[in-house]
Amino acid sequence: MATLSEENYLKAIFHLSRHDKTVVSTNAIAQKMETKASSATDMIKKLFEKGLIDYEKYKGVKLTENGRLAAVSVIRKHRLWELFLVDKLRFSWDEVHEVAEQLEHIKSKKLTRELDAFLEFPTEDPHGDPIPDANGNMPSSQKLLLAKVKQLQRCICVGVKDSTPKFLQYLDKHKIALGTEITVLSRESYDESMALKINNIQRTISKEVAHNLFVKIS
Amino acid sequence: MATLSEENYLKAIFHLSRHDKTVVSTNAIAQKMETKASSATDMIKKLFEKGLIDYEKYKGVKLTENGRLAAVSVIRKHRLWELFLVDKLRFSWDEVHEVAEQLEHIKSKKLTRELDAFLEFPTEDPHGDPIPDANGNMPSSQKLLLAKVKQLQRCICVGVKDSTPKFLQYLDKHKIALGTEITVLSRESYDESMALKINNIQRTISKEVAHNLFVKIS
DNA sequence: TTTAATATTTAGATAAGACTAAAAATTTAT
DNA sequence: ATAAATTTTTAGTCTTATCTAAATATTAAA
Repeated sequence: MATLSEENYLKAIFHLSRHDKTVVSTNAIAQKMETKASSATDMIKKLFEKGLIDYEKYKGVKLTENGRLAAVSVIRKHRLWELFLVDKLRFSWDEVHEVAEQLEHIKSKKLTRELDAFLEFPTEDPHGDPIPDANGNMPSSQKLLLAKVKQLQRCICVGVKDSTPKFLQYLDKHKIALGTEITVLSRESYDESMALKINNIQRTISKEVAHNLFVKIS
Repeated sequence: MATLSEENYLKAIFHLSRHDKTVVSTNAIAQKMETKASSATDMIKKLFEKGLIDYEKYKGVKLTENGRLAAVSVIRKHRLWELFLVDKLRFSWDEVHEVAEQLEHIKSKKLTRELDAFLEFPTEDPHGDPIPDANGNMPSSQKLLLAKVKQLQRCICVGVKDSTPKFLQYLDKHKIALGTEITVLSRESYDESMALKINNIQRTISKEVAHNLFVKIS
């Protein structure tokens, strides 16, 4: 069984390797974990000893199949709990992360299985991210940047890339929230701005905004 | 904020002092925590430094008001989660303890508050133990040993004192489970055995059984 | 009330996970 | 291709929570 700290490192490596496709550096891990490179090296050795990562000195790190399964299991729990908090306990999308960071480490196969059933076997969390199944299979994400949405397509806001207060306040002011329905009317090739219909009101947004808002096609 | 280990010690002290009425010895704490007396002493010093217990060398330990609040808060969460697991996630009463031991340490005021609301502000957990309120007030327990129940009184099985497999198997064989309704027909003063009506069938149980089964008057 | 038994504390060690500072390897730039 | 910059690793320290063994205090017994 992996410790809490080991699970957090595995999760970090999984995300950094973009679902286990690339090799990850010690520094990148340290940065993501908000710790020092020497601490990362220590943990890398430990995960290697446990057969959870492939590792050669100075050459970076890659999850083994066991490591990937452990990471995905934590991510599965994280996303199930986020959905539980939003759907059942009246949390809003921006309040769930911190609590889910704790809940994701609870060890009980039955709990995860029953929570999944209670939520009626969901495939996406409140941010539009896919929820891996019990076998560790990750459905491909249905979320994309608003900037990529085609003309006349309808979509639903599911998250932000930039989560700074400034951007969140901008969204608030312009009545864009999680779940808001957006229709792309047109795009301006000169400055990459976009004309949208939001709540039946027409509005123009800049390239910056379009590149920091995640949506799901509806 | 108390660490996980500190919370477990506070909980142990609370239970050992029978809701904070008596002084607790180092050895008793060590035994409850399944650790050595020297480890208990170490933790006692730490809790004392943090103002969570009163302590004089060789004289035993007592929770301060802050310590009591911290302990009760953990117990509140434990019991809310146990109820959640049984009522919402199809756990049975004997499966919940281990998971609740983990969930009780999740730190989020909002989570506890919303869980309480989701469960419609319950006052008892699945074992018939009272759930403290958000201010740390503990409703008095409504559960008692079957041996104490008066003649012709109806009650409901809410837990066991002896949780060894042997006893649980005995209960199973005689169709006594959590929630089973029991009516006390009579008691034999000679051997303290009791005549009961269980599921409309008359049955006699020994003193040993009567002293290991918790019920709630209904 | 002095001794024996028990309970408690102290001292020193260990493992996990973090840190700093310094050494070694790798990569980049001249 | 060598020097400089960067990255990674090593060595040694710290804290938390545990342990064993030894010392000290308290309680019980003769």
